[in-house]
Amino acid sequence: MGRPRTPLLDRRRIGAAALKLADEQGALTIPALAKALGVAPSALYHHVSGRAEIVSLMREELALTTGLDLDWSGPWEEVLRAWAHSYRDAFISHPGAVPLLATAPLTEPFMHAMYEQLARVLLDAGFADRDVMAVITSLESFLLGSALDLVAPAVMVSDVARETAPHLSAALDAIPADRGRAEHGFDLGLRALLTGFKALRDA
Amino acid sequence: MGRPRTPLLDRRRIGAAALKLADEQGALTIPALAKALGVAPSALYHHVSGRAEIVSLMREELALTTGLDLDWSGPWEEVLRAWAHSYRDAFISHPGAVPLLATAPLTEPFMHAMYEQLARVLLDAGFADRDVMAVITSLESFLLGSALDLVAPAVMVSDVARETAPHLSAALDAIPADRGRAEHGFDLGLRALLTGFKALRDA
DNA sequence: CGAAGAAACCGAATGCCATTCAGATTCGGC
DNA sequence: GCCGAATCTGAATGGCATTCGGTTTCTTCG
Repeated sequence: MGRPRTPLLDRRRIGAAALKLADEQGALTIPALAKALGVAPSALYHHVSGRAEIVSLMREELALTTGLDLDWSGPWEEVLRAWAHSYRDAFISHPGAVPLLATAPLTEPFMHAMYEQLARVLLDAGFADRDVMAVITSLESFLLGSALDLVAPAVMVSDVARETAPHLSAALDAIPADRGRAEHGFDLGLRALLTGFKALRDA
Repeated sequence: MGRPRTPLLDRRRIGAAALKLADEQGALTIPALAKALGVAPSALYHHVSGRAEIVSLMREELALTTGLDLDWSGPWEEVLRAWAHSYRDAFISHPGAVPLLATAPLTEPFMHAMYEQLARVLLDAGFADRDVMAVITSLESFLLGSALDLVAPAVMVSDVARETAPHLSAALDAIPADRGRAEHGFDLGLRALLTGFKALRDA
């Protein structure tokens, strides 16, 4: 015991381990995280102020390890579409962590660079100043909600009383049972949003 | 002690008290809920299986006490708009409970009647069978995400370095500081979605 | 070179929370 | 009128986040 010759922890390793743990276990506890890092729970508090800050580190880690390769040039629809997909891919890569990440949203400073790029693209594309944040916010809301939907148990045909809900049953019968459902909903919603944004700008 | 002459608890009262508590305190604990109900914590377990079921009861209570007066006739855009607003109003009425309600989504059976109405309206409006669930799901994702955005701390102009984020600063300057921001984003996003759905149907 | 203080860890302790269980009392059916 | 089921209390149990004192090692500065 005592101070180790070489440090066992730093904020980056804590964030990465927390993300991995939440992803695999679907939950994040300090004892489990400490164990995964080969360390006593109390050691973590020399690097972070508490659990909330660990979640923030997870979000940072997620931002650092995904979507670094976005191309911010090109037509605004393509930029927004690419951003949305990379955003969503990041959540898909860590489904167990989604409930944790989604509930205390993305106001960390390191998100500002991303918002700046989006704002620039939209302003260049001719959107009114007062609409830019609304476009970004509503798109982000859709992304956040889609991420939650991703990890939610789907409405199952078998759960629905066919005679009391004939239209719902028909709609459910018409889509693939398990996989592409969320995918289709996401693509369709994203396309609809972008189409609507365009109409808004031209009005 | 012993069995009371008249029952102190039932599932309805538990759900209502839990919703009120989470709303006021921003958190839900069994001891606090029991205290609000004038009862020992262990008494709750004779009516519900655990904390998760209490959250489910909260959702049910929310569904029962709001949005009963929806008019499912009329043009599909109006129906969807009215549904979206009532859905969102319900969340606005209970901001403290949003994180709790949003993370374990809405697959309870009592939601089926609502989905059935939506499915009927969309099918009648000429949407393809295979698109109906996608429309409902993506709209609901947007609603869920907007609810979370509602209770999230907003990006503040003051937090943004103006020289490194000029476009973002301009966009933030162009909207009201605190209040109508989420409102504007919601209205704009909803309009965009509906416009996009219409374009999709006609294609 | 040496000492003081800061940094990094461990182990024990605290207080809160969700959940369970045995015990007491009352209700409802037969 | 009796017996089982229902309803509540109070006392556990085990887990979690967090704090604190103690120990060792690193670093800085005289």
